Amino acid sequence: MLSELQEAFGFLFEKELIDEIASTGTLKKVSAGEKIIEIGDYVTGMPLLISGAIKILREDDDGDELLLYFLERGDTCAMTLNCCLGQTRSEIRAVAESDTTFVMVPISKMEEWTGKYKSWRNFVFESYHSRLSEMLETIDALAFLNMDQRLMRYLRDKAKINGDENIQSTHQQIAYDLHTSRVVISRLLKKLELDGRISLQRNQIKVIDL
Amino acid sequence: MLSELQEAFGFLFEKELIDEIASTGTLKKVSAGEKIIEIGDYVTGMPLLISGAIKILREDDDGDELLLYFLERGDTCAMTLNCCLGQTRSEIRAVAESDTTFVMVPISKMEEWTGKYKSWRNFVFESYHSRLSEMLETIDALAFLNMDQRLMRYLRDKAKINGDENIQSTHQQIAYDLHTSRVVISRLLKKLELDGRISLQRNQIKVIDL
DNA sequence: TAGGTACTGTAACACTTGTTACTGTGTAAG
DNA sequence: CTTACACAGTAACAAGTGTTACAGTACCTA
Repeated sequence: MLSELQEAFGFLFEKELIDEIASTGTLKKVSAGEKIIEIGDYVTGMPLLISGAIKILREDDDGDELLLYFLERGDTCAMTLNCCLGQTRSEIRAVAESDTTFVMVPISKMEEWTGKYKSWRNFVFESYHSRLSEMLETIDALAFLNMDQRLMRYLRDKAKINGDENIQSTHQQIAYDLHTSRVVISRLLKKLELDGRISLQRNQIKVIDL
Repeated sequence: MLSELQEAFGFLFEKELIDEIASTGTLKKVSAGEKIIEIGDYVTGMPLLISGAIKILREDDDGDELLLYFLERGDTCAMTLNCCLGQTRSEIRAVAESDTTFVMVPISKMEEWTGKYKSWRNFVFESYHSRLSEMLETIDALAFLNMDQRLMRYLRDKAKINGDENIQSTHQQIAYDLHTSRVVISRLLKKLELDGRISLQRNQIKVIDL
């Protein structure tokens, strides 16, 4: 675990802190599509992402979903952070976007490290900063963009996060993430294909020019 | 200034920190409607709200606006916080919702206090927590609510923040905040009036039952 | 008091998105 | 091979929201 932590967080944290993380945290591996945390769960720890990607989803009372943002290597979940400090339950769902490895740090260490390590404080602030920015972007998209533009943004992000221009996904799954219906996504995707911006196969979308 | 700080933040900060804030910060008073910070401005300090209320707005490239949330006494602006730490420009606009008093703290003190005062750290974290929650609510509203429900939520919030069931506002101003058109707001307000939930006068909306 | 301006009400229409329904096709299991 | 099922394409329509246009009314100022 130490070497993986060193690789992903070495440039952020001093040796001493890395050692503390390694000795108190537990390494977890999850497969693509696996649920990591559910809305309403008590938050027991804070995940530090070593490899892979996680998508963070919001859900309303009717069970309707919306993708908030993706987390990548070196990220942590500010919403979780939030819950740790507030001792509240999770407001979001986290699902592995790809096969993912992360270190789970017990919340009891949070407060201690915040006082002890400046690098940890900066990391926590930086995480809040990133997450607020992502939320702002999500709000911009919802408020100012039409569905076709939101779809393009989504496809770009998805291709980038997975490092693959071929997106493995069904229209229905995209519809869930963007909180719309399958028919709408099929319609818009077909239009994008006619415009030569993507190409469509069953269960797969190839990004050409977005 | 000391007494006002004591009143608004005394239950949060130790005496020593209050004194530091009083000696390094500057007291500002702005009238309702006055702009406090503009998108793209460099952030020179962090505002601690003593009285009144501030509304935080987002704007896209076309100049279209969207209300993000309100700040009240005892709050600070996490977006500003964000900018201070990141040394970036403001991503939002802040406008006085009512006559407002606040203390502006120079950003240079931020880092110092974060290491020195646990109460300050907690305040900063708590601020991030609150703002993330507000952003989540904003996202929920955008993604899951229709315009009529968003309007009701807006009227409720506005009445609460101003402590007055009579809202002084034109339909056009509401339309800006919700990023829609005046006609749409007029239409929905009229419907709410017919349902007996509000009553309408020129430049004023009285909340009856929302 | 007259004229101008800001605000509100309303109709008619356009556009985007959501819904329903049905068809066809690729894929896996029996 | 064939049956079943998940996935995708498409049309027709419904609903919500945005746009344009115009009329009426309150309010301010000359």
